[in-house]
Amino acid sequence: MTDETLLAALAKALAHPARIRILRLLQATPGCIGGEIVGAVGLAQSTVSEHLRILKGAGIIHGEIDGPRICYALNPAALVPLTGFLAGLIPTPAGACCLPATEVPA
Amino acid sequence: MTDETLLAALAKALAHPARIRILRLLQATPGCIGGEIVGAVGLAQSTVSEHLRILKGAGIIHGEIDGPRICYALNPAALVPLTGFLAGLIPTPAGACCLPATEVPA
DNA sequence: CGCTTTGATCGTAGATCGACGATAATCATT
DNA sequence: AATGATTATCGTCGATCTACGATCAAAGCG
Repeated sequence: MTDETLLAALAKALAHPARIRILRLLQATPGCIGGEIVGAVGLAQSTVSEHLRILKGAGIIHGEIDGPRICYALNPAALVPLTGFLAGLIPTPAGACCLPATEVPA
Repeated sequence: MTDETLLAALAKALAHPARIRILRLLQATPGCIGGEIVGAVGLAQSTVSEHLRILKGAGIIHGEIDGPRICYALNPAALVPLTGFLAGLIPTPAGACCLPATEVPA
C-alpha cells in the first residue's frame, strides 16, 4: 500500500454523507453506541452495518463486543495521515498555527 | 447541499491515488503546469483530464487558460471544511497545537 | 432448551466510477 | 487558411458502490 493509496483509501472511507454522520454521532456520544446509529442515520440496518464495516476497514472506528451489542468508538489516530496531508496543502495564514476547526472538541 | 454532503463530496474528490498524486504535483510545482501532469501520473491523457475535472468540480484546483495550454493551480481554501472536520475529530495531544504533517510545504 | 435481541452476511438491482481510444475544440504559429 | 500542440468531451466496458430485504450467527434470558 503506497502512501497515496493509503490517503485515497482514507478519503474514500469518508466519501459518503452517512459515514460523515456516523462519525459525528460517535464524536458527540461520550460512551459507546450500537443500534442507536441505525435510527439516527435513517437507513436500513444492513446498510448501516455496511457503512460501519467500511469505517472499520479503514481503521477509523473500532467495535468491541459488549454483551449482546457492540460498542463502537472513534479511532482518530487513523485519520492523522490524511489530516496531515490536508494541513500540508493549506498554507497557514501568516503565523496562525491551528486551522479553523468546524467543531472544537469539548 | 448539506454540510455532510459537502464534506463527503470533498472526500470523494480525494478518494483516488491519482488525484492525491496530482495534488502533490501541484503543491510541489511553484508555477503552473499543464500537460506535464499526464506524464507524471502515468495514465492516458483523457483519464488525467477526467481526474482534473473532478478536482476542479470540487473546487480543489482551478485552471486558467494560458495560451494553448492550461495553468492548473491548487485552491487550498476549498479543503478547509474537510480539514477542520478532521482536525475536530482528532484530539490534540495535550497542549499541542499543530498536527504532525506528513509533508511540510517548503 | 427455546426465545429475543443485536449485529453481520448474502443476494440482488440500479447507479456511479475508472480507464481507455477516438474525436472535437481551442489557441498559437506559419 | 492550414498546421501543430494542448486539453476537453464522447462512447464504452468492466468494476465498484449503495441500498434493500432476507437470512444467519452469537449472546443473554426465561
